[in-house]
Amino acid sequence: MYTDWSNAEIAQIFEEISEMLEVAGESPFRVAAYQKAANAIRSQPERIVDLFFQGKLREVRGIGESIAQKIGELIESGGLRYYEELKEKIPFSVLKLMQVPGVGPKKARILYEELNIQTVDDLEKAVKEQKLRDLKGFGAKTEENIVRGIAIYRQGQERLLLSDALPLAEEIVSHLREIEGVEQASAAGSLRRLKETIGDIDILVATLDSEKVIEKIMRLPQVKEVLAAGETKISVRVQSDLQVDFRLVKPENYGAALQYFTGSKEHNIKLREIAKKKGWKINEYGLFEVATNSKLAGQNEEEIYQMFGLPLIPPPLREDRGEIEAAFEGKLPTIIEFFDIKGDLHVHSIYSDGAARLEELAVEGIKLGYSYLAVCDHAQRLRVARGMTPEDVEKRLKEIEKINQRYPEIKLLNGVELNIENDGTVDYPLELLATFDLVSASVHWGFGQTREEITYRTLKAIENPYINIICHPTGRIINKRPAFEIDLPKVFQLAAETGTFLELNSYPDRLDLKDEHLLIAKRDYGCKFAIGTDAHGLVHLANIRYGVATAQRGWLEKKDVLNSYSLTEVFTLIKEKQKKLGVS
DNA sequence: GCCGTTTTCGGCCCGACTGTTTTCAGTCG
Repeated sequence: MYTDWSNAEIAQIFEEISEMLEVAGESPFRVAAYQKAANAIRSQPERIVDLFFQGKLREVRGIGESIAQKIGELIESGGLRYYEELKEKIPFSVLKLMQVPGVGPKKARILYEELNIQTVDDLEKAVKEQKLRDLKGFGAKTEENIVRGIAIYRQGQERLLLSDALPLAEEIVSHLREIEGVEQASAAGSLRRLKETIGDIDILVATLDSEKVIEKIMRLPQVKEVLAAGETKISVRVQSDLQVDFRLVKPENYGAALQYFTGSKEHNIKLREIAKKKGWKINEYGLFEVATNSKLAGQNEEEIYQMFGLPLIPPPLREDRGEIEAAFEGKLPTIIEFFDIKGDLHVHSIYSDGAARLEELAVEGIKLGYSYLAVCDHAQRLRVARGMTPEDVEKRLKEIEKINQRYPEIKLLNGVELNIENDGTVDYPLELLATFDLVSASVHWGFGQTREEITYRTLKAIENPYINIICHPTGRIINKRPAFEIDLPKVFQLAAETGTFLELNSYPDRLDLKDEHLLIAKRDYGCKFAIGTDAHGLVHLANIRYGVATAQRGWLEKKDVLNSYSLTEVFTLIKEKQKKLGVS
């Protein structure tokens, strides 16, 4: 009897092992090895369980002899002795302590061993009773820090959506650029890499007069409170309890600092390893030759990458997912941009649960420079969304035709978003499906089904010759609902074989498929994609930028994305499925 | 614990800041 672990579950176990080893004072390299393995497992598209049975575990970078064996034990026996033994020494709750800013592995261990503190509540009580200051390495200041850390821990477990952070950061940066003495300014960190969620906002400023600029930053209109201000760094609180860290650097170091603070950590580590082999070192001040301590680059990012013989790697790719290797081989993708997008392939109107009229959608689409817009209202079985009956479909088509006559600059497509039933069937018969310009289908219920059930439904929909796009294929909602269990490799394979497009849903808390999935689906299966906003109102059409951001992070190029083609080409491309499946 | 066109052993990214310390450990990004 084998245990069917998900990758996330296995990753979690190794993550905890890493943390426990850290608390136990184990070799930092061993700690890092487990951490690395956990990351590798989590971002692996194939199921680790499957890889185990195929004997391919060791092919995953970061999984060696010892960890492969432990994974095997997990699958074969359902448990892991090594993990259980560690848990007896280091209670799980102690790991929670490390999530409090200011408490690391060393302090967590002392707190547990000396005062038997096991929970954040224990910690809070001990601080209040001033018990901490007698411990070795602790003082009054440490206590203060921990009090603040507990508050931060309690308040912010959720990460900020890119859509909340990006517009705000852009506004701040444009203000900064107007300040006298500011030579350059940019968002850095995960925000610049356009990650789907952000921990905090980092902004980098190049100036020769940091003192004056810091004073100006304090008076920016968005700033509600100054949390800390030094010579080169200032932290402020802006609207809705959001922290923004500004770092000020000299213009001659700006490129190096931007590269350094943009990350990702993993990308930078790889670059530093390469630098080290060349006898160089790289830090936030520049790229240096160690022997002579002479500066090789630092003014801008391009020259740093150039020294390595690399083109500038776009920030969304900097995740150590093979981008450095690809860049060396000249195989970096030309990632898709907003201006490549010719239309939106997923919008709702008042014919189902959307707020916008067809005409308003057409006008807004023209403003965005689109040449088409697929109106994919829900089909009848989605009652909560007032899904369309066949009569509604007919009525809507008449209106679409009228509007298309009135606005020749843009074409509204007669689309639909079907519901994939529990048995894999959809709302309408094939004859009706054949009348649409574009047919999408989504799983809207039954999220609790088993992996086999949900996969079966989705595969069955992919086999339907009239379904062009599978929408939000994993069903996740960021910060609210995890992805449902689905066998993505199977979905990717069949989608590629049948010529079915996979949606990249641009709704800011969906972004589904997500970046890692896109990369795998494209690279390993040759899938093609459709970017849609799932707009339920006019303002949502602008969310396309978050879809494009995610596409960039997923290495997608113009040619991979259906709506980067002209309308004529779109029709040709989607018709290929019916040809492949032998339907005329 | 992992990994290898300079290695199967000996490495493993780098620096700032803070606080508790008389020269450094811990935490963070």
